[in-house]
Amino acid sequence: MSFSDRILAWYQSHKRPLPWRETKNPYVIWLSEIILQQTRVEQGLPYFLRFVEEFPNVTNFARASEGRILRLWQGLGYYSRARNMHKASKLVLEEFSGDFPTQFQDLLRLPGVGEYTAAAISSFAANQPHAVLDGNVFRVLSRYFGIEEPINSTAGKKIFSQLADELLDRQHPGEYNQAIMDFGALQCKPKSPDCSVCPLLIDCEAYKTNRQDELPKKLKGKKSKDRYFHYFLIEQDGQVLMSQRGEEDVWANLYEFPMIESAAHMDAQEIQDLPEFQGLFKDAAPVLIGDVRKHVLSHQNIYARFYKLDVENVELAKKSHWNYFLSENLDKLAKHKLISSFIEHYFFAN
DNA sequence: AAGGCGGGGGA
DNA sequence: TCCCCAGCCTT
Repeated sequence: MSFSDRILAWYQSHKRPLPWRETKNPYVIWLSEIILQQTRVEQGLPYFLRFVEEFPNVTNFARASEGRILRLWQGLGYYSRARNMHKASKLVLEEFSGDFPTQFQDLLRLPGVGEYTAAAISSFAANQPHAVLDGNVFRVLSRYFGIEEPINSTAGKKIFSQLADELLDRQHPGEYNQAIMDFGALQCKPKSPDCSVCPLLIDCEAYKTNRQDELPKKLKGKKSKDRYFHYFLIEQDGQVLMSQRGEEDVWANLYEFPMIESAAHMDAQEIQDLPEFQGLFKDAAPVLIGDVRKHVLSHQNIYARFYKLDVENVELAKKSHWNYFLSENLDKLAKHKLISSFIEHYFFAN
């Protein structure tokens, strides 16, 4: 029995029932694949259901505002995925007459669609022979063949890509791609896989040499940086002053309170003494609300403090990305987790 | 080739 | 704590 036959056989009895497996609609598959990038199935599933409900086809999606799409995406992270999807949907309308592509090379033209996603959509929607290579596949191949080359090195990517392509079942590319990813997610798990019930055990190089916990190898990234955010809650006539973040940096285009960032911890008095603060709020005095909140991202630790600020008529002209919103309308804005959880806590705590 | 980009869950 | 998750884009 070949490698692919065993994977497929395992899949027949362990396949997860997932909604995006019920369709060949490339648009729906695209939605699921973008949502699932670097995201667990359990975390992405409710978002997928909401997006399909809200935007049944690519035309609906393209006609929505970016703000509405980001709001639906709120809490899922990696927000460039949502912004790229909006661009991609417009490109599908303009370049493909609204007919969502299923060919690998066409798919690669869409912003946010790389090698993995193009292989997934083309094989699932049109049975095109392109092997997927995601975290699951890297792990399965690394262990089964005992490959020590780091999966995130240039050489590693080449080796695994070629191997994945050789192993692809060209009679059933879509089914095989689904199968090997489910196998990685459920059987050949990252931590403590139960090898005793694995159908590939007798030929698995990692099992033979007891290296399941060492493979796959991966080059380590840099350490996280610390950042200190100071947010100012400014309310006036039932309205709240909000600021939209720029295109650069984390949380691009999302809403938050006006803020100042510092390189190290500062207390309320030190904040007030900053020329930047006085330029914005003159002699107003920030009053701390609650404790510091540590918000951990994969590449940075953000220490956030919230202050209440009594200022009248902040000169909005100074900051074009500042605007007042009625507090009952804050819910309509796309906000990052730090802000949405603060608002939930502060405005709606009972 | 390396770094940036979220948030959550498991060990 | 650290690692990983149906990765992609920019420099």
